[in-house]
Amino acid sequence: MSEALRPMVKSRLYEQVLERLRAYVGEAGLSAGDKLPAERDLAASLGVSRASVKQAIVVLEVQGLVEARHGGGTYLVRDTLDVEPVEQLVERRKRLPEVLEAREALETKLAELAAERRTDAELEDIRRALVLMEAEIAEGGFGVEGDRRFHAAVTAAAHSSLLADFMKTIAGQITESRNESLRQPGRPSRSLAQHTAIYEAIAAGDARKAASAMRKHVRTVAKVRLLTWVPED
Amino acid sequence: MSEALRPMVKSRLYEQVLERLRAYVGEAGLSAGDKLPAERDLAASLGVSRASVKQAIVVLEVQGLVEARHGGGTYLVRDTLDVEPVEQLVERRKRLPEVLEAREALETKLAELAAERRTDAELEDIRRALVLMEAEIAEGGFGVEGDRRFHAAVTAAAHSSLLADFMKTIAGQITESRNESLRQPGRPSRSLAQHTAIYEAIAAGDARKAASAMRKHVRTVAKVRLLTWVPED
DNA sequence: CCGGTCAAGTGGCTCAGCCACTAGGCCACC
DNA sequence: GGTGGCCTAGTGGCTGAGCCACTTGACCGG
Repeated sequence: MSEALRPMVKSRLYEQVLERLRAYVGEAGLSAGDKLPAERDLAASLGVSRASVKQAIVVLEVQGLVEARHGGGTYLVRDTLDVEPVEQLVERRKRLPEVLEAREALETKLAELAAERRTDAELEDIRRALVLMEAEIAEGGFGVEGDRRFHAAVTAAAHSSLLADFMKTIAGQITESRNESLRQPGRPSRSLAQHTAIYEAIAAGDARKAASAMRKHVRTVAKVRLLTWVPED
Repeated sequence: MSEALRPMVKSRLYEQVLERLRAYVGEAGLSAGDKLPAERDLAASLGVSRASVKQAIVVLEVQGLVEARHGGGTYLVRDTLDVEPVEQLVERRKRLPEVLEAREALETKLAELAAERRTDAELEDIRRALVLMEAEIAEGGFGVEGDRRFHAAVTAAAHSSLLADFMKTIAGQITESRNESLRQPGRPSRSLAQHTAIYEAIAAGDARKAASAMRKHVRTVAKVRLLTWVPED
């Protein structure tokens, strides 16, 4: 079998940049939230044009591994730039019921505490998250970012660092369920309504109402995700 | 809740281009294998720079929806530019065992027929696929393209349009299993060895040996894949 | 302490252009 | 006849320079 004239395998430049970036994040020990070097610096270091670096970053962006803030730098979303293999994804889905049970327990209590302890500033944060979610949906989005901030704000308003820590350990998996759940047809707007109910209960300082509204919300998400086909509402 | 000063939601230009491209493919009724307009033309039509069009195309490229040939144009891989939702992906995995059974039945027979009927030119095609796969692996890749071409070449060499049609209907799902299977550690090189055995049997015109080598190969793939999949329900 | 201004840093996007590769047509030579 | 060389147009790959928009933080005056 002649080796010399074997078919060529070409590769795009941005793919090589991608490889280098992954390696860099690993070697430099970067983790979620850390800032990547500026595009111009990366281009200079790698000896390629900024356009090629840009293409690589766009890829990472659509894969949800990186977040580019206009004028503010590019930041890591996770601790690595590796895409999750389907095997792990499926594995994680099997653990999802547990995560959602835990989420229900935690967030219900968090909503209750938030209703009792929130300051006006924290209430405003929650409201702003709600408004953002509304804006996202109005523009045809899914309201993912607004959803995320809403729950983060409620967690902050509960003033329980221990519960907050627990939430942090399942945050990644909640993110996944959020992304997928909100893509269900009609989900975003109904989700927005549930969030509004939670907000109003917290604003009114009604702890019981806040807890039950949050429980209903989390259970809805769980139902949708598990494809158990129990119609909502 | 004041509507006017709600938080802004920004969007990247390439995302809008992406949207337009998806819409265009739908409206123009393009299907797999069709050629997209040239980047320059797209940029001019959409009124954006070529760099932005490029970023959108890169996204489609990494999502496997499009194939850009240097100097030769950009072509659709599927009939649509929509990415497959996770729900569908999981659903499809449930059907995978059946697909692999069908694949075993079909490909075993195809290998047998290929050993008996292949012309020298077709044998050469098979060999070239093997060499490509080897090259890909040597360069650190998974040999996905070589694998694909190998099976396509064997199918062609069998001279059975009916079996070929059957293969076509499960081609998409086989592609998925190939991509995932070949990412297992050590899989590419072992897969290459199995392919080589199949090739040699076909070259020698040994139908029984070709069939059994192919059966062994397909079963290996099935095992790898099924190990990671425990049905949830 | 508050608010405003300013400059540096950085991502978003464009423009113009060169290079490399593909595909198809043409033609001379065997 | 067809094989190989050659040319040309079309197209993707990549670069470099540059402008704009946004973020951030420092500084300053009230």
